[in-house]
Amino acid sequence: MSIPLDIVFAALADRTRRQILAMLLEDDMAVTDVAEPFEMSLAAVSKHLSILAGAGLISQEKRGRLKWCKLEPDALREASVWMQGFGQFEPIHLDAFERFLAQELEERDEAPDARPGAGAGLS
Amino acid sequence: MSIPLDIVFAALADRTRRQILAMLLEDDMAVTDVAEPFEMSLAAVSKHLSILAGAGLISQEKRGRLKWCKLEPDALREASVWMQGFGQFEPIHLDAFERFLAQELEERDEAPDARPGAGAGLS
DNA sequence: TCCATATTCAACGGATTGGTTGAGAATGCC
DNA sequence: GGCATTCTCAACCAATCCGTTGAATATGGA
Repeated sequence: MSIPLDIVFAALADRTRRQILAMLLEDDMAVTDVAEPFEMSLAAVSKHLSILAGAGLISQEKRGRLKWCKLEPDALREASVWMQGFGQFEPIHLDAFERFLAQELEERDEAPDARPGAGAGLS
Repeated sequence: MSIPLDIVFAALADRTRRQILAMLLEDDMAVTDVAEPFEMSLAAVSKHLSILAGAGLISQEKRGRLKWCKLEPDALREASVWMQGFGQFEPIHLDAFERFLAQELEERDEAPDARPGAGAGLS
């Protein structure tokens, strides 16, 4: 699993989508209800939700004719952990970061982004 | 200060830029040296560095005819803290998150993004 | 002064993004 | 069946992004 960071960060780089995440934090919601406070079209919000789902930040489950959207904090937590590598240099974090660094440099010389088994944990 | 999250996350949503951050973690570097391991043009890397600087993730200081690039972990740490709001619901974090949530909802009905004094800390 | 080095600027091209609208496709209810 | 509701799909548009190239602008050293 583990969605590429490109996708996760791109999903977060839009205020509408961050607001949606904030709304879903309070409770699960159906698509129409998510769209209600926004001024854009329903289709636009539906696209935003697809992007969030594609990034693993939410999950969507169709029940009856409503599609319920649920916050999926794991992807966010993962990216957050990733980022902390840059802020906290206590020895205890260093080796995890070294692994990340090695992998990041390694990925540079590879086929574009698809890698099933390798790269445990970070990234 | 405090750069808008749109900018920070957009800056992070590119692997080349994340790799640059990883490189700068080891040491400060001049533009040409940053560009060396990449296959793209120097101008392209220079643009990436501008974007990182615009996001507050690095700073650039011109000394002699070299421009030194230095990691600026504060912006990253801020975004990281922001994100953790979604992962950790222990009571101890809740009120910080409530503040974030209030501000995020508040910003929705405002002039596009410019806000000098208000919004302490988070965001 | 002349030249090499370091970096950015400007104009371009193609891909992607964030929005629109209008037409579908499921589903629930009478 | 017929109809309203919920949601997505498809085509489009303007703006932005990521890269290119070639020229311009410092700066340092001979």
